[in-house]
Amino acid sequence: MPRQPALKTVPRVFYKADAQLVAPQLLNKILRMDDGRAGRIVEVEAYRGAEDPAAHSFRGPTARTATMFGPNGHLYVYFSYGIHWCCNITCGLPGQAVLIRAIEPYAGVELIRAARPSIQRERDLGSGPGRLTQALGITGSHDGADLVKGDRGVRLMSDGREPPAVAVATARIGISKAMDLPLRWYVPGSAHVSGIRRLRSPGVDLE
DNA sequence: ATGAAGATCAGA
DNA sequence: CTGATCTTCATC
Repeated sequence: MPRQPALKTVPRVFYKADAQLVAPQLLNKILRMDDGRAGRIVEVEAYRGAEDPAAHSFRGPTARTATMFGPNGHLYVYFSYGIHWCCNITCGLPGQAVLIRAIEPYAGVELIRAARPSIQRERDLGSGPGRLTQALGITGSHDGADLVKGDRGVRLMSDGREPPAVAVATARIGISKAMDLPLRWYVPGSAHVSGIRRLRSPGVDLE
């Protein structure tokens, strides 16, 4: 008996739909590095390009956002607050992408811990966009990586677990524009979701 | 050329 | 709550 089910690479067609449809479908998928590190995606946010004032791509392509306007199924990685890398998956129309906000460590946990040596609690390893890139070793060198071909050592895979049956959309975190758009989704009950402090009001949460 | 803001995090 | 740290882009 395999300890973990076989992983299948998610095909290109998966990324074709609008970002706000792909985003909740990304929940429970697995982001896997060739070195064995992998995380289950438990929180995402959609950014909708020209439709979305909070998106980096809102005012059209720039040097930084070029990847967002390229083919679907690629990683868009940007440098945030002069400190952190954040990673998105391109999908839908040009300019659209889904920010990966949190992962639950799935494999290669030793390597993940080595990448975040000061972290004690398991749930802090990948519960935030800056944290998960650190955990998996994703940096600017991965900007433009093809998640289907795995050309730069990263793939999006599935172990067969479906996204949550009920997709509850909530407001996105950390933005100052278009705050009313419900474009954030997470796996209900997951302890590995980010921004717990900010979730205390509505909806179904931990407990 | 310049500066303000930024899809964040850890530590006090 | 605040400091860290630096790139990006709009404006001057």
